[in-house]
Amino acid sequence: MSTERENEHPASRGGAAFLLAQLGAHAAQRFADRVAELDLTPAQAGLLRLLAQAPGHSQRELADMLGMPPSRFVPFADGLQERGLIERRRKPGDRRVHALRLTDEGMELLARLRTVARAHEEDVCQALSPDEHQQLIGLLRRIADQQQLTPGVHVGYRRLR
Amino acid sequence: MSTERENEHPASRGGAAFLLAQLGAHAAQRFADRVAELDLTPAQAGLLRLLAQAPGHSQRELADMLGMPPSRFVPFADGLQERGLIERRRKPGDRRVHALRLTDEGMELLARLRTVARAHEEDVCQALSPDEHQQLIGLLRRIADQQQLTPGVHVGYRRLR
DNA sequence: TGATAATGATTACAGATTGGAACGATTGTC
DNA sequence: GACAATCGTTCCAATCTGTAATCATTATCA
Repeated sequence: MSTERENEHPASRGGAAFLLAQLGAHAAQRFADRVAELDLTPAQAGLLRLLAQAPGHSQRELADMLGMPPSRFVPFADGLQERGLIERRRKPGDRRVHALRLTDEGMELLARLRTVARAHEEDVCQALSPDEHQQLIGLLRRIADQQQLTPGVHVGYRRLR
Repeated sequence: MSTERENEHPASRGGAAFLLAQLGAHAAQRFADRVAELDLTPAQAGLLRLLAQAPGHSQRELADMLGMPPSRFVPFADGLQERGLIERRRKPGDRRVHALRLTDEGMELLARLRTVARAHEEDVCQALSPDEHQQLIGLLRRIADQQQLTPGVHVGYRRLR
């Protein structure tokens, strides 16, 4: 047949998966721009959030959660430690592990980070009414649940292969 | 106040922006896995799609659309050319530019690519009913329009800084 | 017309980023 | 008490990055 349906939607832009990838990358980039004003990368911000909600993890576990190899995690954490945002403590029970914790300064920065995140959320969803905003969150969570994604982790810090 | 609302949504996972970034990265990764079976990277797949819907572009323009510097575009296109998927033709009017086109073989692969993309779409939105699926696309398009995103391009081929 | 600037494709290259392997220190196993 | 496993760390080679220089072609314009 000559009239093959090449454009299912005329002047379309792909389905939900492509839109998701595109908007996700764009949102991530905007977030990166915002946290850059706090001298943070998204991964650094992710670690701070992680330490706040689950302190005392080993570096290996944290590296896993952020999706980076332990070898790279070391200089990564070094930077935050030198800035006085986190601290390494030998875990009393197991002196191999360095349990990481937020310092007071780190918690202050985290507070500012939360403000930035709220502004970011508003920015991204500016085009939607409050109802639609909640609707979108509902749909996205359904997908996230079904794909078994860990909450708030692996937010694209890993590279695409 | 001691009862500061640290968790606005109990056991929450962030707002729409975070979900978007997370799901987008996840969807992009799954797509990367799928197209890898065709020996393609997402960027290569993107170029094929681009050439199909707008042939005859210069390399510089294409590099721009994909978000990569022209210098990197050259070896990038070389690979596809060596595999016989695209061909370079001197543009008659302006012999500086290499107008890129899909070969027949490239168009065949693109057909398979479309099948993969459809399966990917279904996979990502598996958790949603057809109605909800359309609902999601509508919401995402609203956001994409408001953020003035070019359709189908820049799907995260760029790196985060 | 002819000189000069601008553009496209390509190459060259130096710097950053990547993950795996190896290494000491410590702990679990038996 | 010997041996394997784990954690943090260092080392390193391979890859990937973008900028600048280069060559060919075209536009500008006096």
